Amino acid sequence: MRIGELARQTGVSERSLRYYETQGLLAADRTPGGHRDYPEAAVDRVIRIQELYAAGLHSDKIRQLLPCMRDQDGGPSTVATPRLVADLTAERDRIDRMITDLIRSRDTLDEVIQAAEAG
Amino acid sequence: MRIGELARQTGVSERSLRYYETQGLLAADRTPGGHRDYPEAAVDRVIRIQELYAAGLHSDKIRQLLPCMRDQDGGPSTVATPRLVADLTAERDRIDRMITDLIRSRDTLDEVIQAAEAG
DNA sequence: GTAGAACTTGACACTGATGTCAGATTCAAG
DNA sequence: CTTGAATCTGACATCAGTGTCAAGTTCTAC
Repeated sequence: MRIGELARQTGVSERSLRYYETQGLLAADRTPGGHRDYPEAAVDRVIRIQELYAAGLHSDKIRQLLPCMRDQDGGPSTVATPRLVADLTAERDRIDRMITDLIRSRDTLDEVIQAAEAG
Repeated sequence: MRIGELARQTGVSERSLRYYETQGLLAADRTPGGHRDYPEAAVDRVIRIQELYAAGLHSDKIRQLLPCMRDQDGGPSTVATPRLVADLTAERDRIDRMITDLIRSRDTLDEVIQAAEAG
């Protein structure tokens, strides 16, 4: 699959897909002429990457994390080093706090919305 | 309360507190010499503001939203206009998707962490 | 082979809250 | 007073992913 199709299927811009490649997050074969050629599995991977970015992880953490993730095809995966586990645990806790805050903000919005709809 | 104390109690930097003021989110009295003097209620307000920023709302949305929020002292509050309600509903849905994504990312991290601890 | 769509690399801009520094002023305590 | 801590304003930097544009190349279908 080529970059335009991947962008369409994932909703991620071509610009970002190329950026992911420079960050070592997403590999692609090349056609003889140099155009990127992605496997089907790239769709899932891009979505995962996008989710992790949205969760506030930076490129280097995602790069370390990706090979440790269960592959979409259940293939073998690397096991995280203790150092990485410590990092990921900190990220996990940060995400946890983030979720708590988001729920509180959502509740705040709901309150205002309901007050307006009732009024 | 002065800005240093407010920063300490909320964990928000003095820089940010001054920024909130320029954005019309946080008012303060002034001493004769020009130093900011915050009421006790500012603590809660700053924490709310911080949560809303973390939820991805921008200054202008927060500015519109704040007067519609139930005051910490249960005081009277403005009712949101239909236009604002529409905006806030969109934000609410965005936050909802954000929470969903965050939970998925947290699960991903948990999986990797557990795999490493088991191995 | 040719036209037009799709792709390539590279560079520059932006966003928007926050960090940081400088120089001047105010506050509080001795 | 004086002295040191706290605060003031203003300006500039940063972060990191993404948008966008330019000029050139490749692909695909006729």
